[in-house]
Amino acid sequence: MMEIGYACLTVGVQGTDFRTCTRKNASNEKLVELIEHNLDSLETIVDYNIKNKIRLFRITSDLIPFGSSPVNQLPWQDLFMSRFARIGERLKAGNLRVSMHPGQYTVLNSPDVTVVERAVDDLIYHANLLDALETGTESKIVLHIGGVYGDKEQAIRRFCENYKKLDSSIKQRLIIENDDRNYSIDDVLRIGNEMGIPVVFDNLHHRVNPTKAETEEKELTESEWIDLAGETWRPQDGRQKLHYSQQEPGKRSGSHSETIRIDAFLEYYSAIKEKPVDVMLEVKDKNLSAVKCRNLISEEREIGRLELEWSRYKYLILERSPAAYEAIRALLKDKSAYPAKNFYRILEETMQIQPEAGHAVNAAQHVWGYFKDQATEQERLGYLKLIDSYREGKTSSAPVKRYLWKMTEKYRQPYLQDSLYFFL
DNA sequence: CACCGTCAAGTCGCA
DNA sequence: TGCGACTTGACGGTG
Repeated sequence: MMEIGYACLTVGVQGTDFRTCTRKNASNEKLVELIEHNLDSLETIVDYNIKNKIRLFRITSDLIPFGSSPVNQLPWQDLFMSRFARIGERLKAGNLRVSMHPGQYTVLNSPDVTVVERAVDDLIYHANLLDALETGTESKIVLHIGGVYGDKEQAIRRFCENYKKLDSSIKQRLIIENDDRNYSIDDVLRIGNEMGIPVVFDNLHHRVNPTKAETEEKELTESEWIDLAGETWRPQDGRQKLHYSQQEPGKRSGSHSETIRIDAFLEYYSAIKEKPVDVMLEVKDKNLSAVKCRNLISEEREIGRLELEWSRYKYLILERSPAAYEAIRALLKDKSAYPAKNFYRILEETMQIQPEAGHAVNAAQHVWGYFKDQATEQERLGYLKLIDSYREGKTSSAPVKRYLWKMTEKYRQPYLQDSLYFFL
């Protein structure tokens, strides 16, 4: 079964934020506090992923602030050994595959040796983190090749030489990806094949930075490039990984979209569904698109999965379109069906609408209904004041939603606590 | 509590 | 040689 994953952060999941600090505030005490907090968040994300059947996930490089910098001298692996072990066990129990992806500033092929040293330190940090979680060699570290420096062949040679010097704990996890600027998929495949490094095909990078015409007799299809990348993967690497993203309309070429559009995704999926691959989504709404795509291709076809989604999106839909709200209610009536495509199509279309004030007030009233019997008189007046101010066009709906979120937390309404109404 | 400049990283194009 | 743009989310100070 192909797994769909997302990168680093979640949207609309409480207790999953990652914190850091500036260099000058990075005392040992501060760092310990931040790491503890971030490990709590990671654990919450892992639990969320298990609950939502998301079995592919990228761990943020910011988990340990200044993890590869002399600023952080803490023996964090030892200090938090039991925390790492616990999360690692949960990853195993949930059959989760995790990966990491050092940023664009980790450059292994720089002509500046100090830059390379820092890149190696950063790779060591990433490998140490995955070791602490006791993940296997199918748990990958994704890296770009780096800069060109006016001489691509020389730059590639430098990458290969520096790769050879890496510790095997890094080598057995390192994989390489085509980027949107310098190294196209044919470049990366050449390096991968020569050095025995698995290659990740990124569809959007490929679109922005396709192979040069003179290097290929005829341009290959995405599916063919994916097959060529697949040949670089060995059994110990686990399933071949792909990066998938969509262009955000109107933004700089290569910008990741806000959400994954269903139709383009399903078209992509039809080309890869028979291949033994895992797909990492790179998209702003993170887990939301991962759950959506998983549900779209799920063979389990449990309507309960859609009902759970509906519980999170419903007030967002209600404030945009009562008609769409009713349409989805009707769609989910038949408990023997699994109308995932229609469900998400209506969601997708409706979410593009700007809420009208009347509908937004209606949705807010629905939410307020959860509290109206328990709320104090003062809270009732506070709510009324905000909703009137919104109705008269004096403010946006943001203060209303903030207020309702505060109430949700105070009165612990679990149904609302998971609602995306407050976060999208 | 909203707002916005700053941070942190390395490369590259342009004065 | 040096500077700004590029990127990203959160910090951290101001109003």
